[in-house]
Amino acid sequence: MKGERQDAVQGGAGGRPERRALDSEQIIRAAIGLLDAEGVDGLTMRRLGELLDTTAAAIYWHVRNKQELMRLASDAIWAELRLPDLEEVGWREASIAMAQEMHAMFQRHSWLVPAMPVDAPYGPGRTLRDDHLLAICSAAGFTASDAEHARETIVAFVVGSCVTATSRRSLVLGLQAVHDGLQTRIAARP
Amino acid sequence: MKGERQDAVQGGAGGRPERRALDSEQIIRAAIGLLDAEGVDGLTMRRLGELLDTTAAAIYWHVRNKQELMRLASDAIWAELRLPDLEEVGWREASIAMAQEMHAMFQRHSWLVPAMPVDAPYGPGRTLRDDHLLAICSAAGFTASDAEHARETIVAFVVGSCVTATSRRSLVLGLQAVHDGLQTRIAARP
DNA sequence: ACCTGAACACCGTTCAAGT
DNA sequence: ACCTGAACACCGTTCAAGT
Repeated sequence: MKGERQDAVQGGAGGRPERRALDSEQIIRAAIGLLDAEGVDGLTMRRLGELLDTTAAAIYWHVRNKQELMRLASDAIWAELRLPDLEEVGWREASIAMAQEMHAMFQRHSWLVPAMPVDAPYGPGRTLRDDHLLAICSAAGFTASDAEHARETIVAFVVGSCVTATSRRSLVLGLQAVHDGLQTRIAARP
Repeated sequence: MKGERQDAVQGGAGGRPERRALDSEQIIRAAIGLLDAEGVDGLTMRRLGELLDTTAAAIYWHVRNKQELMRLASDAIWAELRLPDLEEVGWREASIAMAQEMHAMFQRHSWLVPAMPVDAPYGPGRTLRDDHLLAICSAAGFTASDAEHARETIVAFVVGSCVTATSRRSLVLGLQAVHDGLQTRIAARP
């Protein structure tokens, strides 16, 4: 565990905000703030240090490097995504809901898509969402491997819609087309 | 016109390659070489200058800035895309062929997707391809606005497939699903 | 018209040294 | 254990000055 520190906030009845020692969660939150406010170029180790009332070098004690920080920040955002309950809605509704929430997430955090790593593995936040969408596709009646393809198709379409900045109407119609297409594949099964 | 220069290659029977004066086409080609070889971080005005046997500052006479250079390089790649002939194949075949060529293009030039501008308008190379794909969708029997949506859906899916690095099989199945979905929309028309 | 050299205002990262 | 200061090796871009 890394959470405890020996000399906590001294006193407690102190005056101003009492800038606590750094911890990685705090760094990640500040990084996200910078990214949301100023885009991917707005995040700079130096500026981040300044924002946290320290030096850029101090950050390196808590985080390996900037790339790692981006990974952590991205995963923290993915963790925001709600997971629709399959007991309550059908697979198609659940899938489209997740897709639309993903789209909204990317809109809110425009730095997320460009930051998607091609090589490195995803973090736990994203992995959990991916797994949930896979479960939704499985519930649709796909074979295991087709469910995988279906999930990839849906995510690809949403991500691409963000990169290409399609209109909201195109998103909705596109999602319909994608799900119609997936459904005909299920229907074609023996 | 910017093409002519008063003092061309002197002589012609000279010894080594006779490093000609810079021109923007040459700069773009060199930039693409750097990008292909080393990714988006491999392109540096300084390295590019070195590669062209000049200084970084020299490039700024021919190109406004790095962003502009990226735009020009991207558009040059888009211009590579073949345009399927609608006289020879059906719309679905043509559309899928274009989509697959786009995908291959993005695979060959992995820096292309991250470089896609959200704000700035596309160059003529890309615009021409977009228009052709729109024509293909129109030939499918969509209304004008639905053809637009269809095109956006197809491009979004292909771009997203590259960002998320889906498997080739997922690409093929996804394209099928997308086109099936689009087709059911056409079929639902009065 | 076209290019060079040097400068400016930045970067990410490391590392000795401090507490 | 955690942070600071200073340094290193870079960036993109500008601009006087050269030819």
